[in-house]
Amino acid sequence: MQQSKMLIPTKKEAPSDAEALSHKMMIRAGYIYQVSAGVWSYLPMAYRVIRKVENIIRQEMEKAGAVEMLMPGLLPADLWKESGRYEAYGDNLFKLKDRRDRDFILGPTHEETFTEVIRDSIKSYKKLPLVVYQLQDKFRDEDRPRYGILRGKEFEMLDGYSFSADQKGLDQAYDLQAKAYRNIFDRVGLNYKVILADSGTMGGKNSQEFSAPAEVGEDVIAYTDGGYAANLEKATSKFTGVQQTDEPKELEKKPTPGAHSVDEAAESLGMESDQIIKAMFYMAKMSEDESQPVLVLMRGNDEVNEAKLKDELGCEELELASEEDAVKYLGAHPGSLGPVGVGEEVKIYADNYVKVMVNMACGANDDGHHYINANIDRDFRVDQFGDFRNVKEGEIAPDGHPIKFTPGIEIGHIFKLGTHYTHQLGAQVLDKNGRLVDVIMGSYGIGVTRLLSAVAEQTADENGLVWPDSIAPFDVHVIPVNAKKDEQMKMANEITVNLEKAGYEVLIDDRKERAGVKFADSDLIGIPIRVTVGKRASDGIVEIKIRKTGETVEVKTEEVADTVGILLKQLSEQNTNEAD
RNA sequence: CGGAAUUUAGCUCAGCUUGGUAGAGCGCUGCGUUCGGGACGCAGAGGUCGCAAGUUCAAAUCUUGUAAUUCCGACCA
Repeated sequence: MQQSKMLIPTKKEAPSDAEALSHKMMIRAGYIYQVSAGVWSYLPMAYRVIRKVENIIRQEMEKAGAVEMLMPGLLPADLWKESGRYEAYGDNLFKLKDRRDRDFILGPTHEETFTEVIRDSIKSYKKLPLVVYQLQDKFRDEDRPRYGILRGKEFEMLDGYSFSADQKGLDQAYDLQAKAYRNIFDRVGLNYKVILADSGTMGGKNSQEFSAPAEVGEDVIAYTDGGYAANLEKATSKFTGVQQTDEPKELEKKPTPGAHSVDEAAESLGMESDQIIKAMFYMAKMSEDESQPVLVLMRGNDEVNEAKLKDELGCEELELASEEDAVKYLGAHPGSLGPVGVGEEVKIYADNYVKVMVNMACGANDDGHHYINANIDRDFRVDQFGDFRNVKEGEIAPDGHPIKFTPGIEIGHIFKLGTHYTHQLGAQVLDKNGRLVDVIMGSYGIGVTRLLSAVAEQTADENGLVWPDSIAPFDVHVIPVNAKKDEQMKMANEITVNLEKAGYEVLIDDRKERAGVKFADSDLIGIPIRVTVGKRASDGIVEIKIRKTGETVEVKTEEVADTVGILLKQLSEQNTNEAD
């Protein structure tokens, strides 16, 4: 491919508002072009990378026994109203109307759409299990698109769905998908972790998340050298609390004027923050019109983990109560809230670490006052103890190793959905015994365009992008240093033809640019191998440079194809090793 | 949904405080020199200053509204 015929609008400067390395470099390298906030055009180079990724996905899906199909992005709202997600999905759902005023949506995910097909097409367990998938653009009206194509309003996704008549079928499909996902991420050259995850609004209990450690990651991964890895929302550590044995002292109310945070209260009372109880007041939405006030007690220096709390409560939504609600139920503003004297209408949940404490300090439900020497049962009741806190770095994970934190980009997620959607939409089959059973569903997704961001984020350097050979837009970049010299152009063309004959994809920079411009652009666009045809062309010698390492070798022209083959193989093996 | 900032040439930005009719660098076109790490000289093209209304003899500049974009927070595949 001749570079003069490509559209690769490279830039010297990145937009001032670009933050992430991948964002800056993909723009500077002429890969992506912004159309609107969170909406991007994929220029020829980016699209080649996307197609490479898609091919890897298709191969691995086929190995896993999944079959590709394509659903529309434009969906009638009816099904979503039926499943309840037309409302539940919230503002991220793009809603629109057709000319007859019928409600439509732009699909943000396709559980309903696939379930409907299965419901109407499959009536017997004999046709199951079935695993289908698609590569398609999804639409989510993200309030805050970020970091180039990392979080967009329209993005390409691999979404797959398994349908089984029994749990065993689901387990098998899930395991096959998990294996396929590992293969895909290995092959695209990504450093990633498989982590325990919270399933969010998707429903279903069992899920694994695939996350790529990167500075701009929006999630926190808690992991260990022993192999444990979990989303912060799910991470647990060994309980190391020790029952305090001090004699209970008399409950005493102290003024703590102006103290709103735990630290301020600690200072005001002259005690350590870990002897203070932090009381967070939440409203848990249990159903459409029923909200349960919940007071959560934590050790002062711990943070509430809302996902864990939400699981325990089994509520639909959980949010911090408003100041008005705090005053209404507890009689004070946040900062002075506590469990003493709280009525039965407010549920009191407490973290396990609170259970072992005696003589605690806590808000007195009287603005500007705290109690000291509060004790469980004697001074206040706790309805439920549990693990409701975020783990911290250095704590011991379930595998016995100390926990470390890293930000991560979520690149894939697989769920054992169960019968949530099939039950709602009536997708049932006859089982062996002739009984109607709900089909059991699994849901699997990879953000394809986000994958590009994640890889770029992990591999780019200060000179530009550095694509792993498996998904690079081209294998080799051939650069005649001076396109006006016939000798160099002729040799470069010959090398290009030979490499293409040998099965490589080659981009030849046939532009009449100066050497510096060509080299800078070459570094920016990040093709793994560069062949420079320059001064020593007349001796039949060219230079081969590896983009990733900067290493160069000089070889005779007739050895170029062989050398490129060896180098690409080495790079590919390095990637495989690093991905492990 | 709260809070903040930005919007002037294809890109990165100056000009605005103190109103007088548009600037730089890069990029682009032509000519010449140069030719292995974003060269240099000369000559050019290119902007109803986000949009709308207002104040004024006069608005990029002041006022009001509005939109887009970005950041912080909230929310969340």
